[in-house]
Amino acid sequence: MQISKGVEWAAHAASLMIGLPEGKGLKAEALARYHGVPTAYMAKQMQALSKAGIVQSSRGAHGGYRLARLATDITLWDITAAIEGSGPAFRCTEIRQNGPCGLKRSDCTRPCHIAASFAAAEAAFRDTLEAITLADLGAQVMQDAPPAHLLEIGHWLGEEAVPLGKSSD
Amino acid sequence: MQISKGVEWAAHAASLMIGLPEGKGLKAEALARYHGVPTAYMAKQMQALSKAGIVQSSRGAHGGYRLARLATDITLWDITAAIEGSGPAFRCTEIRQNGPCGLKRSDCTRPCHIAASFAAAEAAFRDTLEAITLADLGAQVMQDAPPAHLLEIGHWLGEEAVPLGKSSD
DNA sequence: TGTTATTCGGATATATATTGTCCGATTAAA
DNA sequence: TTTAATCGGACAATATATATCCGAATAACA
Repeated sequence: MQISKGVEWAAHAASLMIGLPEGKGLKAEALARYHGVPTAYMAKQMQALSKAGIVQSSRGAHGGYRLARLATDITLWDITAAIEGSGPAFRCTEIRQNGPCGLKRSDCTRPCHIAASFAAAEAAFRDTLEAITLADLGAQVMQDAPPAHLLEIGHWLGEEAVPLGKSSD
Repeated sequence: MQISKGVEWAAHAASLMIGLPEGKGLKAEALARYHGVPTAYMAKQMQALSKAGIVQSSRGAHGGYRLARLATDITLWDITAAIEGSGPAFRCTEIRQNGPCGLKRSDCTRPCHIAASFAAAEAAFRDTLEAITLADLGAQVMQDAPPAHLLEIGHWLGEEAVPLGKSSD
C-alpha cells in the first residue's frame, strides 16, 4: 500500500504554482529544477495533472503549465486521484463465491462485509484529502515559513515565470 | 495505491477461523481450498499473520493455524498491517529542502504540510479499520447469510478442523 | 511566410514490488 | 527410530512504479 512518489512531486509543484502571477506559467524543467528532481519524470506527473484538468498546458516555445482552476477549487484528493487513479485500493475478488462452501451469485446481493469495511476506510481517507485545498496549504506556508524564504520564492518565480501562449485544451 | 490481494485472503481466512471449536485448527491447504486460491500463496499470508501474533501455528504432522487471540481483539487493521506493513503509504522525501529555494534543515522543525495532510488521511483510514473486529464481521455474516449456508460451513469445519499439537511460539 | 528554437505528449527502457512456487526444517504418530 | 505430514523461509515470474527519450506542436524571428 504505497503512494507513488509522483503524488508528492505533483502536490508540491501545484502548491508552488499558487504563487504565479495571472496569465503566467512555469515549464516542466523549471518545476523539476525548483524541487531538485529529474525533469522527465516531473514532466510525466504534469502530464497527468493536465489530463485531469488540474493544470492547463501550453506547448511549443514559451510553453509551460499553470493552474486550470482557483486554488480553492483544487483538493489534495484531486491531485492524488490524477496521479494514482481514483479506483478502490482494495479490490474485492469475490472469493466468498469460491470453494466448497461458496455462495451462489444470487445470494450475493449485498457487498461482502470485508470489502465494505475497506470501502468505508478508503472513504474516510478520501474525505480527509478532499477537505484540504491548495489554498489551505498555501496559507499554512505563508504563516509558518520564514519571511526571508517567502521573499526568495517570490524572487525566483519572478525570474522563471513566463507568459503562456495558447492553451492546448 | 493498491492493497495486496493477500490482505483479502488473510481477512477471509481469519474470519473463517472464528468458527473453529476450541483447541482445533485448519491447515494452510484447507484454508486455500475453502477459498479457492493457490495453497502456497495462502500459506505465505498465514506466515505473515503468524509473525504478527494474530494466529498461532503448529508445525509437523497434524499442524495448522488457529487464532491467537479472541476475535474481539483482532481488528481489520491488525490484519492489514501484518500483510502490508504498518509504515506510512505516503513517504515524504523532504523535497522542500531541495533546489534553489530549499529550506535549511534547521528551519524544518515542523513536518511538511503536505506530508502532514496525508498522515491525517491515513490515520482516518487506520481508525476506521481499527474499529472493526473479526467478531463484528462474524456477527454480520451470522445475521445476513442464508441459514443453510451457515450449516454448510459448520459441517465443513467439522470435517476439516484438526486438533493442533504444540504451538511453535 | 517559411524557418528554427523550444516545449509538451506519448512511446519506450529500467528498477522495484507484488504475486506465485518450491524445497528444507520441524513435529507427531507408528 | 522411522516415516508421513506440515509450516517456514528461500527462490522465480509477473505486474507496477520509476525514469528516459524522441516526435508533434507552438511561437518568435528572418
